[in-house]
Amino acid sequence: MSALLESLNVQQRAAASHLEGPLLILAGAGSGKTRVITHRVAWLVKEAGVSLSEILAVTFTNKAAGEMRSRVAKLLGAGAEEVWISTFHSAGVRMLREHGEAVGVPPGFVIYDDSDQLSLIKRILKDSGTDTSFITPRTVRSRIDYAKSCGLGPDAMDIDRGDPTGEEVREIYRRYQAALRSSGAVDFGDLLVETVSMLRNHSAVLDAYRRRLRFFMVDEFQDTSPVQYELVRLLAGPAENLVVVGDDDQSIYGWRGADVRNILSFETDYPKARVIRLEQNYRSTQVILDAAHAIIEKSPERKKKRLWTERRGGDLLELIAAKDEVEEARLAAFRVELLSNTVPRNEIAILYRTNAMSRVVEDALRARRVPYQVVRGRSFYERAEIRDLTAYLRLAVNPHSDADLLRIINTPRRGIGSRTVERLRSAGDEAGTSLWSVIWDSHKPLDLGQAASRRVRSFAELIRALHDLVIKGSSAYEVVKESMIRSGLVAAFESDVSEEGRERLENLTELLAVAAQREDEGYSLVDLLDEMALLGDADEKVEGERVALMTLHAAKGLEFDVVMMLGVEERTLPHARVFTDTAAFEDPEALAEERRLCYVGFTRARSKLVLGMARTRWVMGSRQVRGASRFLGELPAELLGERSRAQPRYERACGSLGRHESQGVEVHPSKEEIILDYSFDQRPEVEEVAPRPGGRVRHSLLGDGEIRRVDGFGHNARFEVRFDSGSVKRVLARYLQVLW
DNA sequence: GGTAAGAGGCTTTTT
DNA sequence: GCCTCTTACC
Repeated sequence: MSALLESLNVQQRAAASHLEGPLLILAGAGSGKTRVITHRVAWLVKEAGVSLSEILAVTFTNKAAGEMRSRVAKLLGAGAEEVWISTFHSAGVRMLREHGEAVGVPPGFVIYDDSDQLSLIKRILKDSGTDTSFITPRTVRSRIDYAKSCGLGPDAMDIDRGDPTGEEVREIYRRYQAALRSSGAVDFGDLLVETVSMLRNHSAVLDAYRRRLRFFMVDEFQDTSPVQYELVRLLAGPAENLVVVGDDDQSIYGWRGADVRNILSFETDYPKARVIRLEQNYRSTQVILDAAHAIIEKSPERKKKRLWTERRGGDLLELIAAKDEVEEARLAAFRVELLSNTVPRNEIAILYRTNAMSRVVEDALRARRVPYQVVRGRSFYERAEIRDLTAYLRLAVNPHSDADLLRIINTPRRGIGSRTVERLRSAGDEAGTSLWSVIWDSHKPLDLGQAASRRVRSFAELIRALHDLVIKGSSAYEVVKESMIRSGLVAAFESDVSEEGRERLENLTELLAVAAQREDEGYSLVDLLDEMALLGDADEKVEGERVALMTLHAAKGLEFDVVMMLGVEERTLPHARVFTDTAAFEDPEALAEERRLCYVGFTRARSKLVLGMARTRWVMGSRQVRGASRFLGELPAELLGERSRAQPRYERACGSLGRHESQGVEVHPSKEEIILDYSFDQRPEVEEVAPRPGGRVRHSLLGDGEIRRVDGFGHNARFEVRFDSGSVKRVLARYLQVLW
């Protein structure tokens, strides 16, 4: 057997050495699916004589793509970068940049993100005089996004019968799409829809890709949308060399148009498909898997499977039951501090349902001086000053981008006020052109006063100058630098002596540094802008010895020794959204997705899982009473640590007992439910294991011993231990198990 | 045309 | 509670 496959188990081996035809790999959490994909790439190249550039592997996040790239490189060495590994969206960008003109997408297109979408939709709603009490910009956006995730344009979009706003939304979608085109812009959805339509309607383009690419792999298949599925189906074509890897239990993006049915119907779409199940889990202890299984087995419509592990037993689950979210965060921070004596801090993650929940946790960690990092990749690029600078950069590439032009035409202040802007806009609407055409190309005199005309003219010349830099091929660094200075942004912040002004200036300089770095890596300005647009929330890497804070969604695909999941309450997890307005009815599909989200959270943990909950929680300006999550009630009691089990004396109440106040409404009154008594002792489950001189520890090779001294903390903490054998050694804490 | 204060909406999750 | 957008006033 090839040495490449030796390290794999039987199923993994079968999957990794699959050559041609469709294959569905049902890969449970922690079953080594990335390993399988990377080994298959290596196997195809080394053993099957496939050339590197014939392989396309699509992942969900840039981080996952990066991870895969580096692991493939390890297996294959030089040349590995020829394998095309990217996200669906990045693949779309690349294909559209190459051939998008066939479908009316110019090569210099800019990518509008969700807030650009929103402002565009707001403008359209305003211009069309739509009554926004029923049709809000956000609902329009989500309906457009949803239609696009199904690959549907305005004419084809589904409208529910009896939906009074449907036709209006369709018309807004139409205008929205027209506005994107006249701006030379695409949104995230277009990156997929336009790519598919390009491949479908231009056989020469499709054939070119099919000649070049022959083997396709899709990771996280359970989270692909119909349009994404269609994209790979088109590329794979009749050869059907398509391998998809997924886990229906981890489908958590239904709200974004992902369709679990993709995974359930793959076998129908490809009758010749082989199916391989990976059920051995290499990540978690049995205790954690048992807990996860207790949650997921109640999920409707799943492909039956049960993970198993060789890691028998393991620490029991801990429960932090707090009176409110502040106390929950404090206890969690305290627990993290204790744990970081024995676990490297970057092996601890705190997960929560919504981003808004991070704040209290951050406060608590800061109070204890525990280093942490909130994983929210986009936050830097969401800063106003960065968005402003980005708008200049995008205009330098494509001056027709109205959203960008409107954003900065008066930023920094240059005396072009709303009246002037409105006049320009109506001129643009009349001519059916971009604003840039109005202020630069049009030879008609503008209906503006003398002063306003002068200012607009000078603004147009500024943009033209930046655009010329791009045309004559200036480097990314240069365009960023010139944009910063000539736009007046730097001057505006320099004159602002406040702390905030200084910080904003620093952020701009930071972006300049990024540009310089990327330029060294061979990026053009367009590449840099693409990266900025496509960077995802989960893409940020946690650097150094820091506890990671992120949403459950962002944690998908990651693993940690210790996972603390906070807010395991009704209306937080499952989220209140699951319920209809009155909270009396719940949407079974939404509930099932929350269940899978809970499962994803649990299965991130290798060795220790801590659950947190608060009796009351501050939500959107009011304090709400919360009850323990139903998911908690589904856990077998023996999986909970003794103190967690005994202290919050939780009772299972069936039927009539199950009454719970929450926001003054009854929550799932007919269901089995836990009633928690919160008046218990708050000491954490295993407080006594906090290492201190005199305590006992165990080392896997040296045996048991007594701590004599503790030096440092966190990853580098060392204990001086006198082992029972008589020897005294200084040992890194992370190699020791603290007994008491 | 610019600024400051007030109103109103919002928080599910993200490429 | 916080952020964004609107409005009233300079």
